[in-house]
Amino acid sequence: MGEASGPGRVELTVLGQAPVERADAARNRRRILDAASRLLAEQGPEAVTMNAVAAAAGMGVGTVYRRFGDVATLLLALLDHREQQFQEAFLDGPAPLGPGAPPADRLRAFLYALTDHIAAHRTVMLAAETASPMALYRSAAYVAWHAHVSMLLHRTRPEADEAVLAHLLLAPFGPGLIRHLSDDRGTPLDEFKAAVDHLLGMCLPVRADGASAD
Amino acid sequence: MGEASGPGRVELTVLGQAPVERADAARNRRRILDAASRLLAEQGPEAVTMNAVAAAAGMGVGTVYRRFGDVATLLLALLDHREQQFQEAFLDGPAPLGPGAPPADRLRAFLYALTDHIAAHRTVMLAAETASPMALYRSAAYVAWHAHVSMLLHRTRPEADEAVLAHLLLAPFGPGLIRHLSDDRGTPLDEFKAAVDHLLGMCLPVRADGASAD
DNA sequence: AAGTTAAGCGGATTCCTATCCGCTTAGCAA
DNA sequence: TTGCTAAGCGGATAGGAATCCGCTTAACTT
Repeated sequence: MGEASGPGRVELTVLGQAPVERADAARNRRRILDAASRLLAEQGPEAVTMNAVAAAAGMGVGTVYRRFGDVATLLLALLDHREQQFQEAFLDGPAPLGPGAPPADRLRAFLYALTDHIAAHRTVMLAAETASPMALYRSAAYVAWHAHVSMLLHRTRPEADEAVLAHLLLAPFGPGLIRHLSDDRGTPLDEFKAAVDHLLGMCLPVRADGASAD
Repeated sequence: MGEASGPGRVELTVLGQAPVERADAARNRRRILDAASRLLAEQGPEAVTMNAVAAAAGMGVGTVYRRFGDVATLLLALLDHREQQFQEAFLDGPAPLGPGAPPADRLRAFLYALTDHIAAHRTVMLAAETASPMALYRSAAYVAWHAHVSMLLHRTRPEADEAVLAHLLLAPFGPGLIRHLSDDRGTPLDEFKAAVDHLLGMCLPVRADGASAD
């Protein structure tokens, strides 16, 4: 919907996002994110309700809902910056997390890093999951994780149904399980990482040839 | 549920549940379950709200909340009968699901059966998960599954941290992922089962000795 | 049978989510 | 500049979650 008729149309559709966003809409998006961020910092995740955000941002609830369909989406949007850093790390960063190491090593490194990443943003992700369990799967973050794991699995185990298998491997990283282990059972995160390590140790090393890395 | 004061006090605390339940409380629990079950059958899972159940059962909302802390707990309670049948099948039923087969075979059989079990009650479990993501982990059902998988893992892989590992193996069976695969991506359930099979195939057969079964 | 008390009861209440729809305005065209 | 129109805006509204607290009652005691 961009590209009008004039010859010098410079504006470019940034990332395949929405079909362009009106100026007031963009301004309000910022205001919403700022207000939400402030609420989160000052009063914790429970205080981030659509009503509270709208009030803090000085606008109607309808506007907040127009930008972010639900609380979970809004909360996950707050993590966007960190998420992009994480993505860069496993897409372009140094090995073994980034390209250059054998796929099996990269997979292990990725799941380790993912554990830390989720642990770091645990509170917000927990709140998001509680507000709307399915939001994570629809987030750009999860899609990227899944694509990455699928790719690595495909190189490690070409015979597998890597798409579904990647979902299975990522399932334990949903905030639900981590919350259960940490809060309800007091399991330290190191044990979780050790178990992930153990699981990979069982699954992966069958063919540890360091074929074409990248 | 009568059994008054006479010498022949037959009543027995069924399963270590609550420290006994007053007669009116028990009666209301039944009424709530019946009303909820009716709503579920006639109007689907979305219609099962605490308000609607209370109205259908002819009582106040507070009473419903007293018996079942939230919608998810109530929904899961509706599955209790089926859940007990499932438990009997893997605790006492015929091998390989029940005792008698090598642990690795039993684990595979269990995860297969669990897939079917969850698929069969998918709608309700999905609704429960949506209402309260953590409810499943606290349910008697999940605790039993976890105990069973832990036990089998311990026999297959004594060196592992079987408790955490069991959580990892069970994570894909949360309704969240299954909903995502089925509804959002149209993946048939057979593919899911095949991937589970594949995952086990990678993890387990290292030592397939049929040692002491049971 | 009557007394005692902890448990149960239930609806009023508060806060939230989510949607709807008439009003406003940015951004384009003439 | 002056319309025009699709997009955006926002508050009113509907309905559910969850809690609270004064009243009621089952069930044990004597």
